[in-house]
Amino acid sequence: MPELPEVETIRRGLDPLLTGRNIIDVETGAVALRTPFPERLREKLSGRRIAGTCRRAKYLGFRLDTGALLVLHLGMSGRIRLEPSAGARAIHDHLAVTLDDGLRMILNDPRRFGSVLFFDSAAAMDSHPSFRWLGPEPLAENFSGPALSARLQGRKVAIKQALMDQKIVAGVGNIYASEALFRARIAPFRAAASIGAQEGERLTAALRAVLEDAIAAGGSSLKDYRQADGSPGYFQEGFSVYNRQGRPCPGCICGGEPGGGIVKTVQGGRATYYCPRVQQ
DNA sequence: CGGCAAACCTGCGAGC
DNA sequence: TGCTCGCAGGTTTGCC
Repeated sequence: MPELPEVETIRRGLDPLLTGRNIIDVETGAVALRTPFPERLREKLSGRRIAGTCRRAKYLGFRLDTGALLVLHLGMSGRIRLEPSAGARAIHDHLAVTLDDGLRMILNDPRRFGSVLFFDSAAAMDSHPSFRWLGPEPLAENFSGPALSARLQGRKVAIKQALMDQKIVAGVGNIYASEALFRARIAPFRAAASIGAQEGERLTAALRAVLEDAIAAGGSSLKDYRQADGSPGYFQEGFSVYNRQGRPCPGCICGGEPGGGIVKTVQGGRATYYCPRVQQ
């Protein structure tokens, strides 16, 4: 799934096309996603105007003129596409929102790990269990070294898993956790609480930088991800470590040594990539 | 509470 | 060509 940069890229692509449009119809698929569809979603959305788009962690939000919100999560394999409203239904299409200019926004998700949520207000969303405990947005002003360190305090879990914990910091997934740790030169299996103030600053800056670079590249397209207009993202060409096991580390010459290069390991059941020489 | 594994699903690439 | 196996960008739950 899309991590923060992919969701943000999609949001930026959709925003100018959706903001100000009126919703004239909504269809939901027959099978449920990870969560059931909100009840009477068609009635709740039809006739409403989209006032704007927003993002929180990996959630994509559409603000309505009433103050209510339609919120989508793309799970691992979710995609959004826009097409003329006469377009044919495709397998794994789960939600279709038809707009007053003849465009239709479709959520397609083969693995169905995504979800469709509806909230009557921003406050209702913020208090929902999926949002209530979310950590700070890594691109927000108030995300700082000390703020991160405070959240890592006392945590024995590996720093890589801590970065993927949405309660510690929001929106970071498996790819960008590895990439940020590489940029910060911090070994992924270090205990979260062992990250000192100086390293916390470095990690904060690295996280911000890698997310911003990825957004600038339009996200990373490995398998499923596409931008709102269907085009792929290019940041996978900017990966330093992810999916690059055995290849030379861009930060040192260890790739030239026997057994050198980027190492792949597993933490908490998820693949982790790092350079044992650069990351301490 | 912490840590870990498994569950939810389909698709795809690797290997045979 | 066709099969099986393992793995995939996430989140939640349940067990120890």
